[in-house]
Amino acid sequence: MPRKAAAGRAPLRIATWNINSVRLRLPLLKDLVAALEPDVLCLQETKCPDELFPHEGVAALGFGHRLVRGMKGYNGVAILSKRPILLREDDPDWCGKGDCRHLGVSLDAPGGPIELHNFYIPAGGDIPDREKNPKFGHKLDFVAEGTAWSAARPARRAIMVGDLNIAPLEHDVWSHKQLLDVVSHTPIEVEALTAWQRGGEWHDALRHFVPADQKLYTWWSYRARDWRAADRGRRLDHVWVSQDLVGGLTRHAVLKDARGWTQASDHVPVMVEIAA
DNA sequence: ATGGTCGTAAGACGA
Repeated sequence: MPRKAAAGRAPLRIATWNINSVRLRLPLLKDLVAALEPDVLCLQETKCPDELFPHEGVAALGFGHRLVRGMKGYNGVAILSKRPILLREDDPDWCGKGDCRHLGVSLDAPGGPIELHNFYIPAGGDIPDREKNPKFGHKLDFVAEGTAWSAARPARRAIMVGDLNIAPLEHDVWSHKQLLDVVSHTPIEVEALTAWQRGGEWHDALRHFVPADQKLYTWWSYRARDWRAADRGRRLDHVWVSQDLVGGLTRHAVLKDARGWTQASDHVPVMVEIAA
């Protein structure tokens, strides 16, 4: 994809992908880079302790700057960058669990530092009731913490991305009606995520490009016999930008092809280009 | 049809 400067600033490409094991799917990163050419790539569900992170393979793709926050078996996030990144030391330990679901950095962008946050919000289990299912409670608590965190500090030159595990709009799911009781699209989750977005004055960068009445998915279940034919997707992966960056948005991509790759993740990479 | 399939890591558990 050719790059074109906008608003007098060089375009910056930020991508996000729930990779579902960085060690297993390391070879696929090469295809992602060829397709999207991201300057910064945020990963979720790396499922990799920091001492085992495949730094060499990632560096070979041009990501000279890397910050990882992983653990054994579950969760894990990473930010891979072609530009310098600096860890934000003062960010919260979400729900006090130390479970590697967030990484915040200061990114050296063409027009000055940008605050970049990479999130992996809890999936929330199967039953949408916090009394019967503590995992659902954890998810709601996490989103509530995020809401308070954003509201306390207005976002300037800020981007947040990641697997938020909530599909907020009617056309972010294949059937609004059939998913109203399914974790990821219940009204309580949708309201909670919308409150975070509203209170933090975040702008939904993907819906900036794709009208709300058009279907848009970033995840298709492994359990479908034929994910493409059924097309029962959900938009669980998001890019939000602060209002002062909205005017710089130049393009986006949802790499649906990646769902058909050999040994695919159930999520596909999402990219936003922004003059920043 | 209340299933189905993944990854981790070695039997469940989380998604």
